[in-house]
Amino acid sequence: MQKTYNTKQRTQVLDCLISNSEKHMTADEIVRRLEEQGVNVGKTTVYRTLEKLVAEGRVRKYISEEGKSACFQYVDDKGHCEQHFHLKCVECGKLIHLKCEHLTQLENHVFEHHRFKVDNTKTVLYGVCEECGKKGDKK
Amino acid sequence: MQKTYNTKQRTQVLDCLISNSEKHMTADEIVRRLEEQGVNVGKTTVYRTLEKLVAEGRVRKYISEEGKSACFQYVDDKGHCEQHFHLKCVECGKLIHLKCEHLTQLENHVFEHHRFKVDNTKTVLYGVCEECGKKGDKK
DNA sequence: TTGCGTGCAAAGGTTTTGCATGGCA
DNA sequence: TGCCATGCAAAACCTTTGCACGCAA
Repeated sequence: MQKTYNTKQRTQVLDCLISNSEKHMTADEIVRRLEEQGVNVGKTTVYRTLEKLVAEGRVRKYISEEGKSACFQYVDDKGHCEQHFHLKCVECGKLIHLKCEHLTQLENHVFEHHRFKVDNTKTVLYGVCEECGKKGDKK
Repeated sequence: MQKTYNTKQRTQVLDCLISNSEKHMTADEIVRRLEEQGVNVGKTTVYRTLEKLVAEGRVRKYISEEGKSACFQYVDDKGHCEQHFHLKCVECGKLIHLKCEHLTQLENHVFEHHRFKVDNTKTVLYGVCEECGKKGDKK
């Protein structure tokens, strides 16, 4: 592993991800959020910092369903998010961590019977959450 | 629905998708594949044709796990691919259509107990297929 | 003939790279 | 002091849009 310096920018980016760990954030959202707090971090730096954090395993990288940009999310407890699936609402963008027996069973089943090892650090189930489902019904 | 002309290009793009319906193809791959066959179709046209085919429901659009580009796949039997999940191997890119009781159960379970309606036209389970798993073990 | 389709060029958005400078250890 | 980090500018990609011309029906 490469040496890493603790710079002001790195700390800012990491803090931002930590305080938004329930969400998926794009690089641009991080830059804007920091700007709101009066901190200016170059976009290049954000990208490079994220790259390193992902390599270190402290942050996870996802693809937004629109495919327009990558999303990042802090992983507080290493291994914690590996035991469950993520559901993401395509309407409101809400991210749900779902730890559930059924999902673990599913993984095992797919591996046992279909010989496919699902990687749920890469997998996101897209769909519609309860609230947005209700809204949708009213339309 | 808008009127649609049957042009040479549209036919070429559709044929290409049909003969590769077991795979996810990017717009660029389609252009290159057609070139190999001595057919030149402008990239703009490919994008516009794909857009229409997706709107017609004959082709489905996915996001590649790298997030770099969109992937397209022909849906032969309308509704056929709505009843199952897709597994995609992150190593070799192989796409597996998995129709399985367990997955339907999963959907129902998530909906019943977690009030989340999974949209499996958007969801792809990423992981490692049997062959690539074996290769990986040898490393 | 009508109006959708085509493809070049250019624009738009995200991410990466080059390079000179800045700053941690 | 040695190296990594930073950030501007520019490049690299993927995708969309504008526009003049082509072609299906």
